[in-house]
Amino acid sequence: MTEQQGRESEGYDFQAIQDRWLPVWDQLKPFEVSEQETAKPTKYVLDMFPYPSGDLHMGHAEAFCFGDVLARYWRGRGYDVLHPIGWDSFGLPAENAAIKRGVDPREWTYANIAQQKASFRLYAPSFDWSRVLHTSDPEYYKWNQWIFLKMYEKGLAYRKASWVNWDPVDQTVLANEQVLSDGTSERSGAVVVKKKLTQWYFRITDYADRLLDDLDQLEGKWPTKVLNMQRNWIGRSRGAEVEFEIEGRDEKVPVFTTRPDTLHGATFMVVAPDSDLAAELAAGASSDVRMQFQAYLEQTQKQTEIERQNADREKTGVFLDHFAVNPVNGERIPVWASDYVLADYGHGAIMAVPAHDQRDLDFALKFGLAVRVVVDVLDENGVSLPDPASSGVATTGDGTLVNSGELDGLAKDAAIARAVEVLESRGTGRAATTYRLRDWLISRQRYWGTPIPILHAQDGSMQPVPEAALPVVLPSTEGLDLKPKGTSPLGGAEEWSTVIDPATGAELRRDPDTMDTFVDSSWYFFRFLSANDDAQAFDPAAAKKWAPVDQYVGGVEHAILHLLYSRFITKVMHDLGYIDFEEPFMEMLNQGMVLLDGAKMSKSKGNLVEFASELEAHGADALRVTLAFAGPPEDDIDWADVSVQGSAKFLARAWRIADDVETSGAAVGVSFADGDKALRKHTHHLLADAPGLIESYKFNVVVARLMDQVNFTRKTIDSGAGAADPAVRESAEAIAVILSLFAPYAAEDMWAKLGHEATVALVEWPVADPSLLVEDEITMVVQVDGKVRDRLTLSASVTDAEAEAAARASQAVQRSIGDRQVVNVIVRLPKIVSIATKPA
RNA sequence: GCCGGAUUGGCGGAAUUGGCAGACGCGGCGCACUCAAAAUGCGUUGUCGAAAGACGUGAGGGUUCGAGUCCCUCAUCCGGCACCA
Repeated sequence: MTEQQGRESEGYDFQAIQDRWLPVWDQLKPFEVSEQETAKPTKYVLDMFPYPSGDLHMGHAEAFCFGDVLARYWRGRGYDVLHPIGWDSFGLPAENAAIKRGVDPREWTYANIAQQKASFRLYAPSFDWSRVLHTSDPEYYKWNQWIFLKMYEKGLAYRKASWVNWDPVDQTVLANEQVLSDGTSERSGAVVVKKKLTQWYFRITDYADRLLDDLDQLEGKWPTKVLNMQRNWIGRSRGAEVEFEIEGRDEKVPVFTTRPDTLHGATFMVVAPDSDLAAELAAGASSDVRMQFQAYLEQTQKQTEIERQNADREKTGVFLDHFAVNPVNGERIPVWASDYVLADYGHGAIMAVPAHDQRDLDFALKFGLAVRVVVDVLDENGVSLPDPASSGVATTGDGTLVNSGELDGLAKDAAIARAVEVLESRGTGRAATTYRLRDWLISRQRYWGTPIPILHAQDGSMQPVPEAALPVVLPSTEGLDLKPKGTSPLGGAEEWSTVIDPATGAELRRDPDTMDTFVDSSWYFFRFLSANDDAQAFDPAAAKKWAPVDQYVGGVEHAILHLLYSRFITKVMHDLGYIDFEEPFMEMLNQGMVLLDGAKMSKSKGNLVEFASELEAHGADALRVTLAFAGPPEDDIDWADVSVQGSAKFLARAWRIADDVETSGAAVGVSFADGDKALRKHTHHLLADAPGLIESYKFNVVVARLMDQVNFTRKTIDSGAGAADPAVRESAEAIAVILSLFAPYAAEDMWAKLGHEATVALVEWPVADPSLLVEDEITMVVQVDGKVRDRLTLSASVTDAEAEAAARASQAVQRSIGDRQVVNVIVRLPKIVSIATKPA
């Protein structure tokens, strides 16, 4: 007898079980799905694909555990399940690591991918390994370029010069979404500065309304938090555009306001100092004003985002020596420049209504500008709030319009509507909507990304690379300086950059920038449908069969960027006619984080739970059960609060039941009908409840129910029925099938011990027998004045009257009623009889 | 400031959505097995109380025969947005 068999004969041995089944599964490839039509309905279950920075970590273990539970569940429920895996393998960490080690980013990237693949194999999520993709493969990024060209054709990809977010550490631009609210880069942590650069953008703002409105369809299917975040991010605000004349300027200046009702209270105008308008107005002013403005502009631009976003600081600004004309009352109002107005929101200029906007009031009080009340706002006692000019507090609530000509006497909402009508009839304004969302800046000045398929001529004109010439493959890093230096390393690849136009013989240069890696991940879920197809990005027929993704699983850290971009690209694909749906992810689960002692794990803090060592010590099954059992999947898991040993103990107990059946139990195929009734009921209640629990992500409860089932089965065996009872086999089979979602190895071994062929992962779930779900006895609670006084065991067929009589007959109930008078009796079978009393 | 979410034993959490609060597990305690320990198994474990019983789901109020669950007010924590006009 080998040493291993020796250990095994003592009982459950996770190592031996893993070693036994891994090769079998490798050979069976049970999770590969074909394109062929089958009669089965389909589910597409997807985890957010990993970035290959080193080996997998506990965060991956958690997310992929949950995704796999759902994928395996739907298979068990009779669906064809597409559950693919790939790698988000372009990006800065690879490039930075490569620079540090002096190697090609490819080496680092693909070595990490190989390691993660090996870890995944052991961890055993039920992936279809025939559809693997890596975004850094030319076979993949070719289609990034194809999407770019399609968007370029549609005018959805364009270049413009603008103030952009610049990361001085990574030496590249960032999208708005990649700048944290404290003004630092989400990647490098550096304080982001503003630079004026010509860059490529995707026109996501064209889709702002659809991206916002379609969130309603996802209500109840996506976490509320994510919907909320997306809505905040898009930030639609409705109001009006009002055109102001500026004296000495032909063109009118539009401003955006959400409060057109307060137009009569506009006593000055403010423009953003870094706007074109400010520069133009300053240029037309006295030299004194020009100098003041110049100094102010420089001061503004020196500020970091952090400083600028500090709302508490004193208002600053300069008078631009110009006057605007209020279109509703013809009043001359001064025009100022101040950094509290942003150049890239609305029109970069505002009408200031100091009485009813705190920012405008602060500015007016600082610079001695007029404050005029146009809305009479009352406090809770019906008394008018004090004049903001003296109180220093702007009144922003609802109220009655005053000092406002034709709007006088109207309430806020009516006044807004009327003001818009008046503006429209006079042609000086209209209803308008603005968004917080900006266009998506997609160019990056780095090497390890998708080359932008555009050629630049000497005269500055551009032409797209023809589709047939795709992919534009990244040049080798040989002789290329990848160090961040503010311009793209690709520009240094002379031979690669230079292209001769076959039509004209003219020398063209390739665009040197690469795409934001969020482009890669904004459509990878489509590529999985046709991962090996080199003729198209994806097959629309496959999309019809599998897409959209039925179940998406991933971290909430992608709640804005990745999900917003994916939704956008999906809508673009829809508009291009490739798909017939507009939302990519039907249901979403955001798993929490894995913490240690209440803190995020990190190598530098030394509080790390290593995935690899946990896997080695306890095995994949115990790890997965621990993660699933810890609590609701969306909550954080503190590794200090869980017990992997506890999970292993449970698995051993479950496994021993199958072991008992193997040695002394009922044979395969035995009729369960004669089995122990109580155990059978227990089993069928589990079978009946498990689907609803899984579908509502209550994995922890399902594991608890499995533990309960194991305990109950063990008690049944020990209390006389013995392992030979057919109900024990029935229970063991049900445990194996449901357990296979969480612990595929142990469940497979149980399944084999129960005399079945591999693999349990493809077994359809047994259906609960309704006749075993009905109780013939009920335990009814009797309450007197809301307090439980007795529990009665009654036949399930009792009538209300019988139940009431039984309740009144109870000694305990009579004692607690005492000499009080019964005023009301409520019977709710089969749960409760509630008796209300009052003093006699 | 605006928006959203949370708060249940020593700990993680459960409660069929208004009907027995604390399932299941961790930890603790006791017992069995053992020379002993580990492992395993069995029992026990909300608080106060010897018991009967009383109290108990962040705080206060309300609706209801009945509230962890619904409504109002408040506190604390977490998340998003924020000089966004």
